Amino acid sequence: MPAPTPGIGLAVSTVIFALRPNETGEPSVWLPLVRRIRDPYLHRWALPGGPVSVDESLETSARRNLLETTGLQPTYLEQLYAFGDVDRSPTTRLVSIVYWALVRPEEAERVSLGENVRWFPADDLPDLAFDHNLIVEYALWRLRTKMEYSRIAHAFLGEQFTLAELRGVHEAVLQKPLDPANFRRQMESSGAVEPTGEVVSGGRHRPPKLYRYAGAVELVDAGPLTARVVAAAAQHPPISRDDGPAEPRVAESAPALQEDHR
Amino acid sequence: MPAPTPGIGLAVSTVIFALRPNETGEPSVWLPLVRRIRDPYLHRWALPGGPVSVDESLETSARRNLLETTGLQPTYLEQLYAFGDVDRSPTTRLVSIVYWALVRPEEAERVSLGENVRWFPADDLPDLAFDHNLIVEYALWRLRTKMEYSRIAHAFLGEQFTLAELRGVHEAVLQKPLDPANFRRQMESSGAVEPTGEVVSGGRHRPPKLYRYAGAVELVDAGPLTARVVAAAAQHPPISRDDGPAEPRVAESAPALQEDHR
DNA sequence: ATCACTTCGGGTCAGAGCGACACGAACCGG
DNA sequence: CCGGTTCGTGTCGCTCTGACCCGAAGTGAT
Repeated sequence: MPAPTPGIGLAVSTVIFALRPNETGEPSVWLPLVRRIRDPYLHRWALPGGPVSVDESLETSARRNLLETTGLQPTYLEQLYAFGDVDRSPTTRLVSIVYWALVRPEEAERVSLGENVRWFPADDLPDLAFDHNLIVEYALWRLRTKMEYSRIAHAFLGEQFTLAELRGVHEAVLQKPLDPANFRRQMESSGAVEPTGEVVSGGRHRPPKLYRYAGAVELVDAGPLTARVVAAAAQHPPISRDDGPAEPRVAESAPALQEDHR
Repeated sequence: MPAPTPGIGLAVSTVIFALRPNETGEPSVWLPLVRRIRDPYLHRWALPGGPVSVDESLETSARRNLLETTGLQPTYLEQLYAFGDVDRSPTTRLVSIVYWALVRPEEAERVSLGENVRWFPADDLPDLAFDHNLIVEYALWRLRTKMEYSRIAHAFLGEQFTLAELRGVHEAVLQKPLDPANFRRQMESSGAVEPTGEVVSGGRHRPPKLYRYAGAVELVDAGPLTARVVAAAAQHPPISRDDGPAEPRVAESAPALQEDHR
């Protein structure tokens, strides 16, 4: 339709969420930021991102950039919003397509930390570059809203999980305690999860059953775009790196993992 | 962050919805399309849109372009999604920020119809340019989804309206009949509407009360972006053109308007 | 072995919300 | 004054949900 627009930079940024224990040991929402090494906003913390190249789609660009800057491969990735106010960058005109992503705790700990990449608690951020504070705020709102009507919580967990772990994710994101009995009832009646038959022993209490997500139920109802999302997810399976130790999951090794979660 | 990206066109398009009577006289969802006068997709029907200039925000660009191509000033305008697949345009690489809009029936009828602008029923479209069929499908899904949990219906109506008119909007969008009594109960208990005190006489039945939207309740909960949306709406008040005849609204003249709606 | 302690998992109960439906109220036209 | 229409109020039953209870099933200490 238009000739290539001159003078407007097109970038993709991503808000990445993961659950990590805060100072009191309880899990809460964190996100990685990168320090800017260029003007504008030199040395300020900012969302990971970069320009879109001509031969990659927006989502592909987000994935590639995420891998390059933080080493992360998210289990969930969705477009958030396009930010394009004229004055959002003090120098050049900049339009950013922003995505938001969820990663698992194991994956999160692999982030190559350094002077220029660091985790921050989502609700206590410094002054970020551009309008990134607003963007994070909006992404957090979307995360919390979506947590209540869809099934994104599992993107924070592994293949199998106990209902207590799943409830822990909800509690961490929504920042309020949930009744275990009622939570169980809802999950079971929704048909979203199914028991695997295995249990986790080792805790000093009755061993809980392990569950998995029932594939029949859609992860998220994104409407007509769902087909594209699902197809894209198939191309990028939820983490299956061949480096690093496999995560021991069942029986005696489970308690250690629970420590990570709570 | 990035230098201006070369080789990628940046455009804004808008899916505009209005309620118009279909062949059986009942109101249904329509949208205006424009015929392309350039390659690619020469002569195909497409969403109104155009390039973003460096000195206007995305939303401003959408509003300006809408006015230029169709003459419409929507009462509701919200960003839908950014489409940026590599192959969505056969010639140049094209990223489109798509908005969706709602306009009132009176406003809709002002669209300067011609060989190159025409209304189409939303669920019976021809083959459109680019991926615009998918885009419209997604916009329709958003419209229907959002109708159920927010208050966008009023964007299809004037300042005052009867509950039957409001229910008519919901029925047209959701394509299913709603129980008048239950619909009334919901609207009243939600506190979203309040009676103006006036009634509409002239119908051969009990005269219905007129309502307006209670300003206290947010139009839509868009989260942290709401403030920006509200501010933008204040700059673009919901239609107050000084040309054209004022719409007679109350008492004896109301029945004629009802004809438009049902 | 038994007990204290923990979480798991199944159950009850009351209140809110909603769909379905009934019926008087109010107006018009004949 | 009567039939026809929609408006507006009320009722009933079902479902969902939040709050709470308690036995079940483990571990660790005595």
